[in-house]
Amino acid sequence: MKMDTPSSPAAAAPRRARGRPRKTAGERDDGNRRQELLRAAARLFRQQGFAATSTRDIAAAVGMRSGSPFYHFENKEALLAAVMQEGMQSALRRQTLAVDAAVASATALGHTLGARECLRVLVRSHFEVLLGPDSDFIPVMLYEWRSLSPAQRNEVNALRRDYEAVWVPVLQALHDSGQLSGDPSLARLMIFGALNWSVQWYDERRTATLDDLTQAALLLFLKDPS
Amino acid sequence: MKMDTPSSPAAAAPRRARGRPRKTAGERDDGNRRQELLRAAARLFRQQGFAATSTRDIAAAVGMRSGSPFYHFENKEALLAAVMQEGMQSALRRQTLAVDAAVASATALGHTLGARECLRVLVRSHFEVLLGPDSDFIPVMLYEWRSLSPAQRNEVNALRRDYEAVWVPVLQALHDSGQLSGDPSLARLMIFGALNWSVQWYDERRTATLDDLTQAALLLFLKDPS
DNA sequence: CCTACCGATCGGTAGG
DNA sequence: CCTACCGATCGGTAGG
Repeated sequence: MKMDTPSSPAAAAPRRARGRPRKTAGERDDGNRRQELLRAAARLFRQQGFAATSTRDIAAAVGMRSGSPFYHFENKEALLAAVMQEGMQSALRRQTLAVDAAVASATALGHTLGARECLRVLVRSHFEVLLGPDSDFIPVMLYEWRSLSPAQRNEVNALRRDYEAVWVPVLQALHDSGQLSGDPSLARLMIFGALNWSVQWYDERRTATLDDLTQAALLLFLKDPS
Repeated sequence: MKMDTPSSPAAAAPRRARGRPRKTAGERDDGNRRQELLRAAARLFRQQGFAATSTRDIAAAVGMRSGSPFYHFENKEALLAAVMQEGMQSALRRQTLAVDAAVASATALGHTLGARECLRVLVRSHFEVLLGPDSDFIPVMLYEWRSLSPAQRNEVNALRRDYEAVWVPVLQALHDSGQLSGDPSLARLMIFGALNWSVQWYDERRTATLDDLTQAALLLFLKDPS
């Protein structure tokens, strides 16, 4: 938010470490700094919004000078796009892992995974993605996508379609068995809305856990209360 | 997005009307310009976001010069706050009118308004506020409140509480009669999420009408499909 | 409400 | 990745 040039322009003081400590010469940096930038950017973009966050803010957050982020990213927009893509890939990975684990667990018990149980896993995993640790990336994607160029938007949207596609057959099955009413496609949009909106009000210090939220969501959407 | 000073600085050309036509001397302007500014600001804030919209953009949209919005509003933040307050007051008025009309209509037919029917009216009215004509103000409030100062946020939140308070007894009654499962307070948050999210995906040219959305929402949230 | 302007900040770059 | 810098833009103001 302030200062660009160092306070003493001319040579002086034996140059103390700025920001975080330097790596020793041995360890290569293979992209850790890039990751640090992404995490800092995600946090700041979420807190203040993309347009209200300067690249200087992000640089300062990881102990860099104002021009250095542009060594890692072509421009500010590319940084935003990277945050979103990183976030979506991670969310997709997490969702796949959760479903696979649930399927494996059901199989081990000698039955198949019911649609209802599968929805629970998807909802729970989605809340984790939205509200769990490292959960700045997806909220940024949800609320800042209009700041992307059309080309970047298409790339992110492809990942998003993959993520949402997993839900479709589950909701269809629930509809077919009478546990979900109405057009499944509209239902999907509203369900995502109900879940995604939680980033606006959820407070960790609150009493409700992610399991509580999951339970509340299933009670709200599904028909026979079991 | 460009130009500040006029193209010909020195005196020239007999000063044609810039932007919209001037009012004739007779009609006082009693605040129409202020209203125009609010509407233009709401539209631009919604399309581009608060931080990405310059006061020059807003001025240009109503045919003013760059400094003139500050004759009507103390600063850019105050303009945002006014958009939100105007929007909330209008939404609250519309909601009250809708409920009152429904109550009157039921009374005229000799019965009282059921909780289910009341929820339908509230949902329908909310969709109108979010997606109907002049629906830029509330989306701006929903998605830009972090740009407000704490004091302004409090004022807007008071109106918001009034708006949401109407829903509480209705949801409680539906819960008591078994048509809504789970903690009504969590249900309310998720229902608002499902509805508010529609500003992200609803497309007027689409087939679904606001009545379709209302129907889908009730089918999704309420238990016995009637 | 316009004219004319200011200081601050911002995204980004050349050169090392 | 830092130094040193640039052009553009932005919110806001004095004076009429």
